[in-house]
Amino acid sequence: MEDIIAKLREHGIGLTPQRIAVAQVVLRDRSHWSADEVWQLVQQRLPTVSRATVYNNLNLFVAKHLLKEQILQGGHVVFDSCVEPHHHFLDEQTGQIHDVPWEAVRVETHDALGDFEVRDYQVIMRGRRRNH
Amino acid sequence: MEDIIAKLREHGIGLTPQRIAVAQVVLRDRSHWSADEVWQLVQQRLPTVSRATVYNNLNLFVAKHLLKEQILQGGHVVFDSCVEPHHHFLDEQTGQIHDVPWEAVRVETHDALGDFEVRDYQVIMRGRRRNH
DNA sequence: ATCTCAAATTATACTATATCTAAATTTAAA
DNA sequence: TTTAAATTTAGATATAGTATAATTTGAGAT
Ligand SMILES: [Mn+2]
Ligand SMILES: [Mn+2]
Ligand SMILES: [Zn+2]
Ligand SMILES: [Zn+2]
Repeated sequence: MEDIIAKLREHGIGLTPQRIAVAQVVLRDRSHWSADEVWQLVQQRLPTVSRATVYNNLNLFVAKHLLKEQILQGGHVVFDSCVEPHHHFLDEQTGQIHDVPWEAVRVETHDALGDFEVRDYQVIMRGRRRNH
Repeated sequence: MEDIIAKLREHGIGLTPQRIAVAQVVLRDRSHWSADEVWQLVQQRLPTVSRATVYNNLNLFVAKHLLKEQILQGGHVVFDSCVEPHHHFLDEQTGQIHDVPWEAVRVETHDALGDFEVRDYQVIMRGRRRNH
């Protein structure tokens, strides 16, 4: 709670009850929520919050690099609380998104990329999670 | 022209002028068109074709494995005429999508993927294309 | 503590993408 | 040629997100 408010201040972001509630949903743990999921979760604490405010704040957090937008499946945007480079595994059965640590995968480009100056990349894997 | 019709027949797909026109746009060359881009291109030959028909046929071609849906940037779906495994490079300046041959990139999983049974993956790269 | 105004929130309208419906048309097989 | 199934179509509906403009509020200055 206090550290989330501190993080907002550090990034020069003004405080409002709505904004704090959005931050508490989306910055607390590792997560990949959609905008409307965030809205529903925020409504549990602030029943009158508007959808536009949730979008405004999610977009603000992306601009301030506290969140990263990811489009991983079905054209649905999710907001990734981990802004460091990492890969993703999509469970095709459950629809769940799992983070895959950067170090868990090595990508080597076998020449042929001549003209492509890569500034950023990620591996997107699909499959099933065994057990569980 | 003839080989596109042959390909539709091979896959047990009935023929209509609208369907053939969509196929000619989307199955002729390597491409990553959006649905509305396809609609505009088809309208040049068949000015009265409806948007629903374009969507119906693109979705049919995906179901029949003649196309693959890709969501690569901005939440915009595109229809990939290459259904074989390959990677993608997104030019952040121009917005263009480039195919990267499967052999041009090697991906090694450095253990740690224990529970994840990967059935499919791709590398999505972003950056600038040098020259051009 | 009060004043002030830039910033934020809100309801609403609007855009874009995609699917659904049900009637009319067309394809292709009998 | 007849017929049934498949396809197309306009329009309605659904969903995700942005734009607008009036209202409210946070927080620094007095
Ligand atoms: Mn966005
Ligand atoms: Mn689709
Ligand atoms: Zn992630
Ligand atoms: Zn491709």
